[in-house]
Amino acid sequence: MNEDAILKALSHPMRRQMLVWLRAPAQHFPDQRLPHELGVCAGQFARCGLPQSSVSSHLAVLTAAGLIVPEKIGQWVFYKRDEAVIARFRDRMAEL
Amino acid sequence: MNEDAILKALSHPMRRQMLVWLRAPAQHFPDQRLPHELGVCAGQFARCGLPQSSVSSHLAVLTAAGLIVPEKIGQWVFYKRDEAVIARFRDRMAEL
DNA sequence: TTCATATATCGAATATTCTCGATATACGGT
DNA sequence: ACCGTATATCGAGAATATTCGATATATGAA
Repeated sequence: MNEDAILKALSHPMRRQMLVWLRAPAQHFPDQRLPHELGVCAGQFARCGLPQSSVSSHLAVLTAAGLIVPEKIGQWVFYKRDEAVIARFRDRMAEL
Repeated sequence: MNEDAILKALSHPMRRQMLVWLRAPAQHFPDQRLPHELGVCAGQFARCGLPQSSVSSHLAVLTAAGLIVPEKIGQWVFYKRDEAVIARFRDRMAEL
């Protein structure tokens, strides 16, 4: 668990928004055809209005911090929160 | 409580270090003459090795985020954690 | 293989943050 | 008033982050 990478990832509002959206995929990504149990398809984040390359970059930062986990399925990449990492980070914040 | 300012403030390792030091002033600043109940004198942070202007700048960022509170006493400025703000921030992190 | 779609990476411009010396301001003591 | 100490602010350079168009890579379908 890289505390520094996590806090830097969280220091951008859009990345926090993405994490919050991923808490309730069915609620925030009703357009997604494939089951939300797989995670949220990268393309779904187009809803935030940023160009595709920016979305991909933000997802990469969240992934590098370990906050989300990508899973490649066919031509898509599905992202899920890593609740274990997030929980450990919260515990660490208690020491601040 | 400005979540954005807080996370940006916490995204720098030295500022997190300072916050942790402020949790136990007597333990981390044994050199301070005046009572630790007043808080920690700005000059005490020279122990981190950064030049005075950098220390002052970091303290200003933490203050602007509301994480610490300055109190001017004579020619000195004493800093204390604002535990209420920090607690509210932790609660907010639970929603991430 | 060729085409269309999904995602990642590159590269350059811009913006933000960090650092640190120099200087300014504020206060107390003499 | 002057001097010394404590802290803040300024300003410029360096480092890092963000943005976004263009391009590359990967996959599936025809």
